[in-house]
Amino acid sequence: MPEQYADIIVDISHEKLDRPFQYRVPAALRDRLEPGMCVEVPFGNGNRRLKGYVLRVGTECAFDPARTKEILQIAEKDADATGKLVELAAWMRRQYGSTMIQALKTVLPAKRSVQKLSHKYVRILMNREELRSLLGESMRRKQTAKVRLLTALLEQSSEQELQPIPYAWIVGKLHVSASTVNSLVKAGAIQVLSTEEYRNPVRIAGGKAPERNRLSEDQQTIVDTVLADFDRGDKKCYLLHGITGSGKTEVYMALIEAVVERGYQAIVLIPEIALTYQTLMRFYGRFGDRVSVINSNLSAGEKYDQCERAKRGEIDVIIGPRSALFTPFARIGLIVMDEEHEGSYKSENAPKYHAREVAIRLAKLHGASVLFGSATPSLEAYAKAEQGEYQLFTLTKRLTGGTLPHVSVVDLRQELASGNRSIFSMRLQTLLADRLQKGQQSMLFLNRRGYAGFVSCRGCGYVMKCPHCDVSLSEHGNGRLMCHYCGYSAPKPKVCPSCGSKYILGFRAGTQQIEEKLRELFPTARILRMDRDTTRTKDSYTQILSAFANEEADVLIGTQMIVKGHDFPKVTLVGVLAADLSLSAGDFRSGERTFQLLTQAVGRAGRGSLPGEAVIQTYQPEHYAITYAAAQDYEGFYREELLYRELGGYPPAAHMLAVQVFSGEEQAGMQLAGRLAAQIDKSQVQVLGPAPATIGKLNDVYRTVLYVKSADYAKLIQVKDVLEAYAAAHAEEKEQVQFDFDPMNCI
DNA sequence: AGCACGCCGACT
DNA sequence: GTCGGCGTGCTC
Repeated sequence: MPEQYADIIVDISHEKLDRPFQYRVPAALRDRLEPGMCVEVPFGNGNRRLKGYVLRVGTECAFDPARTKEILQIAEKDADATGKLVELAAWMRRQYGSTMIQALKTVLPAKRSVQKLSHKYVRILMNREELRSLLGESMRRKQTAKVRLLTALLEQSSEQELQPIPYAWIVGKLHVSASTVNSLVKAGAIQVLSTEEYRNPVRIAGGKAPERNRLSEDQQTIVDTVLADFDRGDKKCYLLHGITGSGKTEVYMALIEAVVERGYQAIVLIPEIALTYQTLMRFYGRFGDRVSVINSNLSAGEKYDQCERAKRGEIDVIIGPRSALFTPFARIGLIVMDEEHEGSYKSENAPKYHAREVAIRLAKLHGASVLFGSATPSLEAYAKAEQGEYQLFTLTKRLTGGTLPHVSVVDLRQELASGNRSIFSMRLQTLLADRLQKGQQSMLFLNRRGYAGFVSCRGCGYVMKCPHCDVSLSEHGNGRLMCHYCGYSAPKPKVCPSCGSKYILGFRAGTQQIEEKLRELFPTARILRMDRDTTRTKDSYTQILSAFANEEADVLIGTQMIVKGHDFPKVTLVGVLAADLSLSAGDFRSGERTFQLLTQAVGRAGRGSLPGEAVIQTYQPEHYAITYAAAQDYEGFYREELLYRELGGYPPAAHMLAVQVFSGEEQAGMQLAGRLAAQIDKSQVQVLGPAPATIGKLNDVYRTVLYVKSADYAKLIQVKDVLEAYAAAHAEEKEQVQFDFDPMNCI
């Protein structure tokens, strides 16, 4: 029987040791060791006993086998935050497919060595006299390193205020090693300590009284129910389905406050884009400096600070995107996930986890409750609520008492037939003119997501679709149309198969063009545009939004960015210029995304006292995503969409696993994908492909994809395990295999 | 991070 | 010689 070896990470906290070490697996532990397990190993010359985590178990040994040591025993994972996070990482590795290192790197806070050292400071304990005598002695003994350090210390202490000296400065600039510093510590001259002060990413506009709106009866019922469960020790998952403006945030805050009062911590997840200054200030107003934020604008050092503060128990509430789940809290009581349906909760890098599932897992580890909230819940979440896995709450009234806007759907085919070739329908033009005349604001929303490649008929709006997959085909340079699910390919038709028109084109329109056309139509209107071009600089995003909020413009034109978060009470008209664009994105979630975007866009109108109105322009006015969005009927949409998912075997009716192969060579990648497909037991699951991914080549890396479907998630995990092992043994150096369970967009 | 090793000047 | 400070490099 061959010897077994395990890759073990001993101390993640130190950069020098942040790499695997190989140990022999003793006979007693043979085949019992799993990645993520905690073990005790002898380390270093003195063979000190250290705790380490198993990354991988195998039979080969890259290190000199004669010099490997043996694992001592399996150890208990620490019950602290780090121990739980490692356990979470092990679960994520298995659930989503990745190496243990990748999983640990996602879960454990990045320890930036430079930043870390700057937290350690040296304080002088002796007065100048004592220091000088010590310096004299060192000079006599020609202890040059000590002389350098003591001279610097004397200089420091001569200054007015006694500033602590950064440890990094001593080691770096002064060329004094740790052993020298330690000897001075032993002599009682100095003390090494870490700062208590941390960078706070947002300054609190001090002394504001905590704002606390009275909860409505509906809100209070939800809070009471959740708290009653919590106090009974019944930690559950809840889904709060509340229409736009129904006061979900108030519910979150009341619950967080109650949980914090009971001595627990809370995590609030928000989609990155929705983290507005307004939302933040509401949390600061309520929780003061016991709340902290993580977002992508924070430097590595600031992120590290937040983790340290969390570990020390200095904060109770953290707000941030999906990675905020990994805040090292010791006692999590509640995890809130706002805008639960948002795609940004799914990670793009291995392990490609969904924060919704990880939140539930983490809550289990801590014994915490989970609250999902959305105006348009994902099908996954709503289905779970229907099955009773989550408890469902609904909020159907707007807090302001305002009503939902009146929505009209405009058929762009008819507009074209009646001679209107403009981007704006007659109805939208009339309403825009009316709002401009009344001095009210309007928003124009261009749904651009996934427009690339989708091919439709200008005459009738017919979209070219795959005969096998019911997803739209996309155009390739060679004049062929292709399905990225199954690999079906056909030449681009000369005439529309539906109406015979010759105008078959990819749809293209940018926000810039819309702005130009609007200026032609309404030369006096004050127009703001928000898209990737106008939001290049760091705070141009906020600038544009606040300019619009201050009524410095009449119309705001934008992409998805403008439909999230912000409240503009003076907006009474919302126009969606081409609702179809996201419908034809070419994957099974396009209907859902369209419904969500339209519902949110429409919900922007009439949030103040004035009633709102919305216009949806489309080539497919009869499409259920559009009709249900216009009717603001979530339930109706859910029922119909679920039917399609059941028919196609898509989540949540079934589960699917995308196996992505990355390779430097097109042929090699396709061949590996083929061999992977051959490994799968097709009596257990359904296999589609392999086919080139939507983006078939990126940075000179070819991407091939394989879809595996099954109603049973566990079967997909089995497939993943088989393929993972196969890839580890057979894939070439430059080839990479990644797994994506229940993918958000099929790339 | 901790620890040993080896270099080098100082001193019984 | 040998003692002790000090930098360097390794840890499976």
